[in-house]
Amino acid sequence: MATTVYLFRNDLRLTDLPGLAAASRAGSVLPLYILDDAAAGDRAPGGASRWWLHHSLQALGEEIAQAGGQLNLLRGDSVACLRELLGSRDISAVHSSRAYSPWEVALEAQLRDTCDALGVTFKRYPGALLHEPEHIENQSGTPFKVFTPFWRHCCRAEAPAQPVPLPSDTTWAEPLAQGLALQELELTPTKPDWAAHWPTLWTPGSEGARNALQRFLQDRVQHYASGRDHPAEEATSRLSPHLRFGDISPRQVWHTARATLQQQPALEEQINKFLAELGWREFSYHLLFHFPSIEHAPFKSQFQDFPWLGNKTLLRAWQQGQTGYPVVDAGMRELWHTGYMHNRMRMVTASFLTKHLLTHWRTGERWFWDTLVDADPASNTASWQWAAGSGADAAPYFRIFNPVTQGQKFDADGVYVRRWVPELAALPDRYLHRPWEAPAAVLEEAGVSLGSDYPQPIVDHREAREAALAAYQEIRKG
DNA sequence: TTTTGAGTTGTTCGA
DNA sequence: GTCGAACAACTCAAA
Repeated sequence: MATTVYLFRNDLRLTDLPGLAAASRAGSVLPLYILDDAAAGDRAPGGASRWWLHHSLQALGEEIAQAGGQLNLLRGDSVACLRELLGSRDISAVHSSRAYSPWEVALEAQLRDTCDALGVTFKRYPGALLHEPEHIENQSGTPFKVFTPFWRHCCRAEAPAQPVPLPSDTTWAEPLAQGLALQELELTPTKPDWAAHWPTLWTPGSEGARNALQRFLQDRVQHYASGRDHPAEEATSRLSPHLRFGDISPRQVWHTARATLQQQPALEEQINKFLAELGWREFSYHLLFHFPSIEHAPFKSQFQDFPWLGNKTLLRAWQQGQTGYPVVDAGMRELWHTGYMHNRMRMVTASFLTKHLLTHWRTGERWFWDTLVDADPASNTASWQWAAGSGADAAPYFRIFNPVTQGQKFDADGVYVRRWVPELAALPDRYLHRPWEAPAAVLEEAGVSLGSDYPQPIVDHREAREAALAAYQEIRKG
């Protein structure tokens, strides 16, 4: 019987994998995941993502075990691992889902060459997108650079393929003798185990993903369009880490959401808004695929010469949630404690780092890369550039978020700030987002001593804003 | 080819 | 407190 290797990448699930279904139809399947940090370079998953990856692999392994097979794990150079495997077993083909970031594209070419040289078929199937990047282009035949026409075009294009199930009669190949135990990938933290409480927050894996989607579509979606902007509300899907590792595919999400819309037409505005967020993920991947340099270089080239400052003390205050601006600190602490930050807060904290602290967006991008469970090579890059003003379809640079106004608008009753900055919990709403303006008596009543219990603002908003606008003037002259 | 309309998410100022 | 205009000018996408 012919054996096909199914090489898992960012698709840690069993349904909606056309390459796996095809492998199953062709004979027995050898499911394989290779952790290859060297090939990924500085895009190897960060600490928080590794935690997710561990648990997602665990869930995938259990699913495969339930179906009678065993997930094989290897660690090291993908090409060497694959070459050894193809040399030691009778393998007719290698199947995989496509991946789109620069290092994954490069590695895929090497894997294909390796297979070709050994006379083994390498077959790649559509990956974690609704539409392949080559299929979406404007009338000039070039990639879109503005979101709205991009997404309009996607919505008019042929609908994404229906998810395919794994055939129930799948047979699994004999496991590899050299396969590793999950623990041997060393993906989870030990000393200290900062993620000890994360299983209460997250359920990685495809079952967790399906449950999150159901929970969202049954309840949260009803006030998604406005609720999604309020970090204290539970109005978002929290699907991002599941999508990052492919616990669920965007096609599954898209079709499930469309089915809900068919049953409940009144939800049109909410569901379309939700699908547009999938669209932003899609847009980020299209940008990264067509303009791979945006990983490191500004999309708008004039930002090459932007006079970033890069003050280490200010950066540390931002990372630790000690800037003296309550919403900023709440966001950064949520990130540190949960591996996640609400989208509105991501915008506020990214704006603060790049504009108030004049720190390079790459510095913030690296921090998010290490601390987010959903750190995604496309979304993280494109969104940081968007916030910094250097990205595609970015906010105009002069739009500088006022952290006080943002707090008053999106956390008016202070539930979010009080949750993450408990030392300010007793302050009245009126001063919660600007404690430095509270009268001494109010601070004393709330038990807050500014400068010891909670920092004074590390920069003055008005001064920082003017400095940012002045810095922007410098690159406009050139 | 030229023209035209439009572009995720905001802030500040002055009436 | 609320409202509208200005911010600064640019590039994209489509007609």
